[in-house]
Amino acid sequence: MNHATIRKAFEEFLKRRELKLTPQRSRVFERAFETHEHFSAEEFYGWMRDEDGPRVSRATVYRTLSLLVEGQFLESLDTGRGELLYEHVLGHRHHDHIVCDECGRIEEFYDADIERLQEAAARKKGFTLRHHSMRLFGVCAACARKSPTEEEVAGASER
Amino acid sequence: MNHATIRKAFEEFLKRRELKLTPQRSRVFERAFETHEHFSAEEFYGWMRDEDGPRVSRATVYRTLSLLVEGQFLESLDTGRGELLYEHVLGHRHHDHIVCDECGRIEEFYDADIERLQEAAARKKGFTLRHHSMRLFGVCAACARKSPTEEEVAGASER
DNA sequence: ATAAGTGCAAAGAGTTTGCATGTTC
DNA sequence: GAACATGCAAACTCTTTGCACTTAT
Repeated sequence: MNHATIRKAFEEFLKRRELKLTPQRSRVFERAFETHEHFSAEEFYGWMRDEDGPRVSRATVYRTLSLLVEGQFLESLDTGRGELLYEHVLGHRHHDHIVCDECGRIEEFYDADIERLQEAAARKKGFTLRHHSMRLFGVCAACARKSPTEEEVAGASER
Repeated sequence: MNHATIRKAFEEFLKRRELKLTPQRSRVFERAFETHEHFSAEEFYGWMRDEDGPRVSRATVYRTLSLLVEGQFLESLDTGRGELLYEHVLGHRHHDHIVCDECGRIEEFYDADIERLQEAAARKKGFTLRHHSMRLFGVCAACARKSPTEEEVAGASER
């Protein structure tokens, strides 16, 4: 999906909701789509502060990022480190994440079988599945090399 | 697993970590195990405030709940509603959650095949899997009946 | 005795919001 | 020119922390 198409989708989204195309929204949109990694709102605000372009306040960063999530241009991801991360979605197919408990490194993966089973599990519970969040946590190869994965603090309570 | 056994496990956990068995910890522990639903720290603090027993401050609630998670007596669950939920673990086998987007209702499920595939996916990425968080989101049967699942706000951006 | 635990209130992080002002449509 | 956006700072929510005091071992 090329830039012009994405851009148009964004403008149509705004129009549909009777929202205005402001320099701030435009800049946030563009910057978000330039970025192919995960980023936090604060991090993003840092970019707005430090790079050239129309001034964008912290409030507007938060507001616009949420807006882009609503419009399904971005997805947000909670890695449990206290802040939401964002990543853009257009042109990326759905995937899940695996997070390193030690260094926070994030890898993406996709497993069609899991997706299918999730759908089935939801149905079994009477739910209409809309979306899901699956995060695996563990130790990445690099960290495993560093610290010999200290044995869990002596078995606590055997379930 | 009966109460005495669980209780002993808790006391041994404290001993192992050279922590003291205080009236506060005891009360928090007991109350947490009486509760078979999910609860938030604030909610739990409310119980401590309103029910009889040794006074337990908010700070101690947070500290003790974390402690119980470390000891694997509780698990914490982030449903993305801004607060952590807790549930006790002893006597419950691992499960995942499906959350209703409309009413917040939480159902539990377990799928051995998914578990196996998660393990495999992690390995493929070079990770040693430690734990995971899988939450499905959708609309529960009851809510589906109420609101005829309003069509998604007109396709935004077809991925 | 002594190392730990507790309560309190203040601090933190991340995020949201009220309001006066500025801008798109 | 009306409705919507923005910036700012204050407010908020959930959670953590420093410190003086208390308590289990």
